[in-house]
Amino acid sequence: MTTNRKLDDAARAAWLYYVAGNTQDQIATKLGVSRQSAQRLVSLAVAEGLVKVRIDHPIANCLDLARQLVARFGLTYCDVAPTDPEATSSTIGIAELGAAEMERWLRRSEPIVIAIGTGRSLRAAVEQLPRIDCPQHKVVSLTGNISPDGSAAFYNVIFSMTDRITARAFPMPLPVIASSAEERDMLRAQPMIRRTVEMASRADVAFVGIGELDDDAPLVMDGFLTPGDVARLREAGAVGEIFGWAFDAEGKLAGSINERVASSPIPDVGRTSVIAIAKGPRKLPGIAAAIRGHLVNGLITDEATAQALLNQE
Amino acid sequence: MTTNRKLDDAARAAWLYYVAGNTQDQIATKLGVSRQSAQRLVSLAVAEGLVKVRIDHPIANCLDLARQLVARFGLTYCDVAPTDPEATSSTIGIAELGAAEMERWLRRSEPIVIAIGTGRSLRAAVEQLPRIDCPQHKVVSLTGNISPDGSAAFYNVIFSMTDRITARAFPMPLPVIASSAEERDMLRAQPMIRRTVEMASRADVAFVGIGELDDDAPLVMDGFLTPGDVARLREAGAVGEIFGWAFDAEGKLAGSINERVASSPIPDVGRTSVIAIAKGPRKLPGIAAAIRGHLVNGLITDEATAQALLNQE
DNA sequence: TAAGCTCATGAGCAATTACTCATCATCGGA
DNA sequence: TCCGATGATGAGTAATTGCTCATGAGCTTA
Repeated sequence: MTTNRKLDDAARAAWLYYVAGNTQDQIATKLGVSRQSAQRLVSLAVAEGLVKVRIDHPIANCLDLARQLVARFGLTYCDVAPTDPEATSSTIGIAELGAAEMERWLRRSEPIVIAIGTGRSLRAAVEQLPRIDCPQHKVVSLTGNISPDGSAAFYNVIFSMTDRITARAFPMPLPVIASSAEERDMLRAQPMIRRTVEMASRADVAFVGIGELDDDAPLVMDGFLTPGDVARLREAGAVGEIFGWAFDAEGKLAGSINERVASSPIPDVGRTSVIAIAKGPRKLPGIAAAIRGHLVNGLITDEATAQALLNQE
Repeated sequence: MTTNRKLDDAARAAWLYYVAGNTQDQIATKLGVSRQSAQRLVSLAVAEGLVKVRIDHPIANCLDLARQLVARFGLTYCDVAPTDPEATSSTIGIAELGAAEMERWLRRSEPIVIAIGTGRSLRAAVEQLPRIDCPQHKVVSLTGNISPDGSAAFYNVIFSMTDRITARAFPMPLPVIASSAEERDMLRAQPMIRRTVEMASRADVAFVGIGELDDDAPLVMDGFLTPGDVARLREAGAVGEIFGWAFDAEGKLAGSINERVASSPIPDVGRTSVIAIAKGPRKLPGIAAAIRGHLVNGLITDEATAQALLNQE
């Protein structure tokens, strides 16, 4: 509980600093601590993600790019974050927008089913979520959460999500990619898995990441594929993957690995809002293919990526 | 249009600053302006209200309510604890805050006089106090500590306080309410009592509880009043009491019982910080009256009560 | 065209914030 | 009990930010 007490003070200090506009000296006086401690409390609050800053202004260029993407690729939803050309984080900007969009869905009073894929951007977005009490909703994982070594896969985000929101959660106790097509079929046949897959197919909204197929692709990092597997996928024309499903430049599933993918199928954009969260030049081919092939009908990306998508062909 | 363009830049600068974490120097470089201009853009964005900061912690709402109460009722101090809807204790939260505020006063190096009233919340707050060595201060009781049966009144807290802190203590060897106005006057005339009352009137800070006037009011429980007395007080318009002094909805002393109250007068808020510690729906009318009538100028309560106070009228 | 006005700009400086380091207390395990 | 690890603290200092002021460009008006 000592941590709780500390976070309390941190939140208080952050409130006094950011909301009430006190200097850290004033905060120190009010809280009866030294100036340095006040500073530490404020930065603790920031580090813990207690402080959420939102810029309430649709930057014209971003809005414009989003509009163009919607028109050009028949999207139903698109949001574009400003690009910081030298930002070190690969998720900055899109994480905040992703969290905002998730929050809009979660705030709905009528019960909905939210499906969640995998990926670093998605994880970053979920970590930006505030606490929301929404027991009416269900959150269902689109993909397994078991690493080849038996541990929980790092980029599986459903547990991070249920840390913050009080919805019913349906994880998938599976690997992302099984060792063979037969094993995949056997796993899928389990009644509990079947029900989860079924529920995912009827989700109202799905948030997914898009993975590149480099040698340091997330699926390789997590140990599901070897660099050789990825090379064969590329030879088969694959340019990206969405929770394991590899697809080619037209957005058609490609490569024999797909026979071993144990994830739910990608929900149908006719029934579900499938929203991709991804940015960056390395993911560009995958993003382009996914929106061109209508694997997804929503996109959250950044200015540079949006511009690149529009410059293509 | 020029304003629009400017706001756009301001939003972008603010985004780079608050979300992406750039320094204003970096922003200046990226936007191709001078550092000073970058600073101006950021502060313009703030001034225009483009920047919304949210503290994602229960404490945030509390601080906000506290600020509203201060503004609405002209308080000099207010603190609001989070409400735990299923807490069984009637003092949880406010006890900790009360103790924290007491501690802030006690930690001062210059000698002060601290006056203490009565009540369960106050007792709970004192029990949260750490041991503090502060022989420079004086603690003076605002009210008697003798029950009608001659024992020490349970809710008198000055001894609990001096168990923990090494300050000079000035209790009041009196009942809270005398059996007649004459007896009250006689008791008050004793030189020692006179000095104590005099000291209390010059206290720097006073911590008081607010009692409700139900049939199980603390004054009834302690045997000072009969349920009939309380009913008559209510008929006279009284809605609450502070160490014996009953007052009506405007915060004016009300009811003939006040002629028999042997406690010190409630210190003047012009000279003393009079801080009430109270929460709960049953005490709500009393709290509202006390702050509206400026019997107190400080309040420690919980979220639910704070909200209810603000919702009134 | 010149005077007067507004407003943007950058220099310089003061205030504020962030970081580093040395010290000290606390705590769990040998 | 001692020891090392961990974490909290305050001093000192570097980095960053906010403010003021003088300058000058651009624009309006006499």
